[in-house]
Amino acid sequence: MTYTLHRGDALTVLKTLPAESIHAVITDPPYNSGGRTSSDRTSRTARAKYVTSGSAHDLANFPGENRDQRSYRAWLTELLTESYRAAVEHTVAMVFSDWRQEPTTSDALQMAGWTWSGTIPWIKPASRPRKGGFKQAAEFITWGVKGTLDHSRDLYLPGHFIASQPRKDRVHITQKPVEIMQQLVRICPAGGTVLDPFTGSGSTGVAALREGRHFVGVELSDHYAAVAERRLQAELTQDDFVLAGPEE
Amino acid sequence: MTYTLHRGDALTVLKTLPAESIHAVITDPPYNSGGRTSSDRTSRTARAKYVTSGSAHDLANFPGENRDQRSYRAWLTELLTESYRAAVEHTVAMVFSDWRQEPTTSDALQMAGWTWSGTIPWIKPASRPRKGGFKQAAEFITWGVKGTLDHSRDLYLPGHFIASQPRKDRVHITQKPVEIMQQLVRICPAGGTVLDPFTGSGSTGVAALREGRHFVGVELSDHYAAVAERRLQAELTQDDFVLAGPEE
DNA sequence: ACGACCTATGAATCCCTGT
DNA sequence: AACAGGGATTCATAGGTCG
Repeated sequence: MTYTLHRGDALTVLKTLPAESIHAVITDPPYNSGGRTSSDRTSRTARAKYVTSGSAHDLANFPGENRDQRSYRAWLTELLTESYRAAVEHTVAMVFSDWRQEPTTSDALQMAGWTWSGTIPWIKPASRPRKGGFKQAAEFITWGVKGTLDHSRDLYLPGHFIASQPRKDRVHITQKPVEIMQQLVRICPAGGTVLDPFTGSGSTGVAALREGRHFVGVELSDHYAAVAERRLQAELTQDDFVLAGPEE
Repeated sequence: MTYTLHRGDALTVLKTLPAESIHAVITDPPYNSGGRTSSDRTSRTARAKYVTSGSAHDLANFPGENRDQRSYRAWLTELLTESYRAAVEHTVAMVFSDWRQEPTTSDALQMAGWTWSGTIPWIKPASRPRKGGFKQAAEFITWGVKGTLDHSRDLYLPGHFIASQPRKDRVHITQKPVEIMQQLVRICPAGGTVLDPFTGSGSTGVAALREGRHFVGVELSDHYAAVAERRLQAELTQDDFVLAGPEE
């Protein structure tokens, strides 16, 4: 398996990808949520919003969290349009969002040409309680297809996930559990290429390599690009080790 | 506990409800103005089903179907507006939808004046697998508040539900598990009144009575109004029985 | 190996204060 | 008055420690 990690702006890099080169898009854009008013959204960094005050993480901040609702949708639409262009027929795109951004996400997905085919909840059991109401315990994976699903594949994937965010060895604020990502990348045909325009710490890529898919990623931040590079490289090395050994 | 069951059109009846008479709204509207069965829903063209109101597809090639989606939103907005009028401050409204209608539902909720506060997934584990993709295993409960949540209540409710649809004794196509409804009605202060403008077979009412809340329901169909009446009446009788007996 | 116990934390939310 | 920023609050769960 191989991977390519581009350092730069997602939209700029996507425009350079050749058509028909991608077989699945799996990504987690900056949500741009975190407040009812635009000032709520713009006044804080992602890190301040998403990390408990007073906790002692050593996680770097990440950019891209200062758009208002309309420009967020326009921006996401353009990203998904470029991804669509680079994708082959039957490609599935999966986009993470929180409850606030789910309607915007499904709008953008459809505006970019994808056929919206479902929304998958990811339940996080260890979430904060909320006094006087229902707690917020889920994120959502909005997915769609370029054209139609490939019904010839003998593939049956789950309709929901239940998993906690990684806690130890966590390197990114919004890092996804690799066990979930491994389920998701199976939507890509074996040997195909998975695209993640917001690579972050690279969990999508790690999952893709583990499941025998190639990976193309884009990451803006130097810090996280280096982290992802390290994780992806380690994955390849470990693969070799596993292949060489008799057990596991 | 008491209940009132109106037989008639939801919007017409809602307009007659006095202001400040409702302390929670919990309902499951018909997902399309037309049919309730999945065959009714799937008989529409694929393209039309996947279009979100407010998206760019409003301009696309199916004006008739789009108008249908748009008028659904307008109709739901009016219902939620009348419910809002009848509700006291701090009232919570909860509306069931499937993944296709969730964006429209949250639009309508907000257009009616409610502050959208979250979307709760209800996972149905026993759902049919889908060849070549992810199965559709969830419905969504979109909820909002009139004003702000009452933070003085010592109440912490779950952020997701996992339950299969009732199988035996099922009297309605989209009947909800009473154990879920019992959790939901707890958002209503004890002794308050729960409103369900689409009573169906009356599960919301049954749950309300069991949890010590009053119930006001509306149902258009004679058949289901009779079913609901029977179930609600049985609930009160059983309550009496329970109260009279020494054990549970 | 395993259970009982303990501690830290969460893509949060609300409210108060200072500008 | 509106907005930016900081601090307190809440409990189920994960993960470690200690017998």
